[in-house]
Amino acid sequence: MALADRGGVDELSMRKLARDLGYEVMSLYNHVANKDDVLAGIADLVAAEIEPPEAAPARRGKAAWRAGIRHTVLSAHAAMDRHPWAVALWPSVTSGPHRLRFMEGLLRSLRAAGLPPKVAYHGYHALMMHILGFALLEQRTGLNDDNVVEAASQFLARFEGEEFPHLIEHMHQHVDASPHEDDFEFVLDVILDGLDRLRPQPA
Amino acid sequence: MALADRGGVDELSMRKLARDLGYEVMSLYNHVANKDDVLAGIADLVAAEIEPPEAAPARRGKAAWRAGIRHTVLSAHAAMDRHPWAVALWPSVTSGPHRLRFMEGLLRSLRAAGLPPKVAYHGYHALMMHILGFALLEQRTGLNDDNVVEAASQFLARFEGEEFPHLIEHMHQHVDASPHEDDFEFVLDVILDGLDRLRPQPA
DNA sequence: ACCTGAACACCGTTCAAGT
DNA sequence: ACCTGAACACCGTTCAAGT
Repeated sequence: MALADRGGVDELSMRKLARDLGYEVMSLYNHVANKDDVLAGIADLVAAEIEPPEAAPARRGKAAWRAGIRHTVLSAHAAMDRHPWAVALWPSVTSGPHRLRFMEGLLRSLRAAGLPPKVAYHGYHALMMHILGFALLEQRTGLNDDNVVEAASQFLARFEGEEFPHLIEHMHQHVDASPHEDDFEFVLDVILDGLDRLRPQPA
Repeated sequence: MALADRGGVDELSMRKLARDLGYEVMSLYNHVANKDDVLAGIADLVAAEIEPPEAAPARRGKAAWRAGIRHTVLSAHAAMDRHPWAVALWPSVTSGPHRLRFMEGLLRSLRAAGLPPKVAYHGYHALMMHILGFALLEQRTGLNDDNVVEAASQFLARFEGEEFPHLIEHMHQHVDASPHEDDFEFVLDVILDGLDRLRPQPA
C-alpha cells in the first residue's frame, strides 16, 4: 500500500515489492497466490479505512435521515482521495471482508433512512457510482489547480477556441471553484434530494 | 478497437496489434507516437459513436427539458456497453476531438434545459459519473445473470450468511431485476429529478 | 515451512540498418 | 517515407533446488 501510495499502482510490481521488503521475488509466492491477490489485499485495506454510518454524529431535523448515509459516503470519498489508485482497482478486484462490511453498512443506512427496498437498491448504486466516478474525474483533472488551468487552456487552444464555448466555460468554472470537496457534496445532495422524493414520509 | 472488443484491453499489445495488421511491431511507430496514442485513438472512436442531444426526437410536456440530455447520456451508456474496456481508458487517456464534441454537446443541452451555470456545472459531473460508474459496476457484476447469482451466493457463503443480511437482499434484487437498462434509467431519473429541483421554472 | 535462482513467455520502446 | 531485426529494461509466474 505504501508503494502504491508513493508512485501509483504502476509502481507496484512483484519485483519492486520484493525488493522493498528485502526478499527475492519468488519468496512472495509463499504468502500470496499471485499479484491479483496482493491488489485485492491493498484494496481491502482502503475499504477498512471507511467509517460506518453509525459513526456519524446524531442529527436532528429534516436532514436527520441522511446523516448516516452522508457520513459513510463522505468517508469513502476521503479514502479514495488518500489512495487514488484504489479507484481503478475497485471494480476489477474481488471484494474482501472490509469492503463487504462497508457495502452492508451503506445498504443498512439506506433502509434505516426509511427508503423502500427498491429505492435503497437503486440508491446504493447511485451513491457507489458517485464515489467511484467522482474519484475518477478528480484523477483526470488532477488536484493541482495550476495544472488544470494550464492543461485545459493549452488543449482547448489546439481545437480552435470558437468550437467549444460551453466546454471553455466549464473549464473556467473548474478553475474558479473553491475546494473540491464542495463539488462532491453538492452532487451528493442532488442524489439524496432525488432519493428523498421517493421516501415515504414517516408518521 | 476490434482487438480490444474481442479480448479486452489486455489483449491489445503493440506486438499483437502489429501481427494482426500483418506488420512487424516497430512499423507501428511510424504511424503512432506510442501505445498511449493508440489507446487515446480507440477511446475517441468510442466517443464518436455517442449521439448528440440534438438527435433526440422532440418531446412535449413536463419532461421536454430533459429529452436531449437523456438521449445523449443513454447513447453514451450504450457505447460503454458495446466497448466495456473504454471505461477504464476514459479517465487515463487524453481527450480526442470526438470526446470534446460530446462533452460540449452535453454541457450545451444542460444549459438549453434552463439550468443555471452552477447547476449545469455540477449536473455535468453527476451525469458523467453516472455513465462511467454504472459501466464500472456492470463490468464487475457481469452481464450474465447466471454468473451473478452463482458468484454472489458462493462468495457470501464464505463469510457466514448471517453477517450480511442487507448485502444478501441486494444480491437477490440484482438477480430478480429485469433488464439492466432499467437500473441505469432509474438512477438517471433520480439525478434529473434532483437537478429539476434547482431549475428555475420557465415562464 | 520458507527462501532462492534460473528460465519462460511475455511487455513497450530505442536505435541502427535497410529499401 | 516506411519497414525491419536485434537489443534493452522491464513484467508475472513455473519449476526444481536448496535450508
